[in-house]
Amino acid sequence: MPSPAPSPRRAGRPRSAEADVAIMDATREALVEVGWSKLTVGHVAARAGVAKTTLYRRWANKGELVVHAVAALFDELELPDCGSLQADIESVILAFAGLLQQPGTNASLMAVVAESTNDPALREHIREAIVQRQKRLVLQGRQRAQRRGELPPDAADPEEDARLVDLVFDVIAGAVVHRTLVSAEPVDTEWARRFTTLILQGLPAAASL
Amino acid sequence: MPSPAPSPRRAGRPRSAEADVAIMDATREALVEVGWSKLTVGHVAARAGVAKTTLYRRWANKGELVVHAVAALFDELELPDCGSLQADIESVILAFAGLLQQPGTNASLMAVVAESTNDPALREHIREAIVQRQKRLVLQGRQRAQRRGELPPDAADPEEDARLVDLVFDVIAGAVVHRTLVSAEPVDTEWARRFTTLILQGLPAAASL
DNA sequence: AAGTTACGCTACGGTCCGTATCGGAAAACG
DNA sequence: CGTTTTCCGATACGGACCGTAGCGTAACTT
Repeated sequence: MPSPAPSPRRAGRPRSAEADVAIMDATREALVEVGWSKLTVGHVAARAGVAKTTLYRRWANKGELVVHAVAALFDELELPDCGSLQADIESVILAFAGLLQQPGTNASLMAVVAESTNDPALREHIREAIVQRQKRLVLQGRQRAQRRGELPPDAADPEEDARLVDLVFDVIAGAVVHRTLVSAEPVDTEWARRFTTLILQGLPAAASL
Repeated sequence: MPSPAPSPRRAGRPRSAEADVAIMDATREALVEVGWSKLTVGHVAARAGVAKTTLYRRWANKGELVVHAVAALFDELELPDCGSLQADIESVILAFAGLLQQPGTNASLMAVVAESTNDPALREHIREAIVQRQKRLVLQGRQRAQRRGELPPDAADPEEDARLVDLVFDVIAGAVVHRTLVSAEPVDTEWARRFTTLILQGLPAAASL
């Protein structure tokens, strides 16, 4: 996903692939160092060793640039089979939190989401590039749990089914993000364990832990 | 909470209370109309019928200004006694979601949070003005549920207790925010019911709903 | 070789931020 | 009442940044 490719094969000088990666790297580095609000396109271009105009040929504005740079980070998430649904969930919670706790990621994600609240196109882009892609983790974990008999099989109505998956995704991702970015408290193993218990057995069980 | 008051009682002309409310109102109106990223301090001042310098005497920058304007919105949240813990939670979920779905609120909240990720002072301010204040809702609902026998009494260890309250707060607030702002799906009564079931009885119960 | 496209560079208009400065107005103080 | 202190509106300003335009040059296609 380098940039809005002009066309598979056209005449003339092609876009520099080196410039693509240099810009992405520079964007991520700059996000870590100065954060979104103080990140300037000129600064990124200079750090990438590239003219500002080269950058604007690829992305229309600061927002687009950062979305592309951030989205790729989330594809690293994996869901190893830990043997039980409880362990699987705890593991993905910690992995996700680890990603968010990297200094640049959280700022970028929030900034991009904030930007999207008044930009429908950007919002749709986020949905495709981040949200929709990461639901694979929920589906995968659920499939395993069903094989183990920890969860009932899929409901007859596929829409009903999708609603449940969406709910679980929003609950897990939302709680981790909220704790990390809003409450600004760490996501440690104890929190993950308690949260997972809440999800699987409900509040009373989590209360008497 | 008008502005960083200079001091309880000092000599000289006091700050204009009218200017305070005019600025806050103008800020909220502007947020609804143009969103965070296109909101300018000059515009707000003009709309409030106030000099830009008057505004800068109260708030150091755009971020501070918006935080104060947004924080007040969350104080409207109440927790009516609906007779059961399930009903209480559903009601607060819907109320919170209703707040977030107002056009300006979501953009503002996200923007402010994004800003805070690289500004410790602002982050602390958010913690005090929004996060900490709204935990009263969790405490209140819990107290009622304990009286009804729906939840066990407070744990012996008060820190243990606080961790549970924090968890519940992050889960509820986080899921609602995530669904509204990231997934961009509506929070309707059915979602609230299912989510509440998940919280109270765990995932298997919510799956077979 | 001709044509097309990307590149770096430089320059620019425009917008906004946040500060400084000023005369005047409003309240507290003696 | 006058003095002092502080706030107010107005205006001007330096500085930063955005996003675009124009140019000569480099790279690639046909």
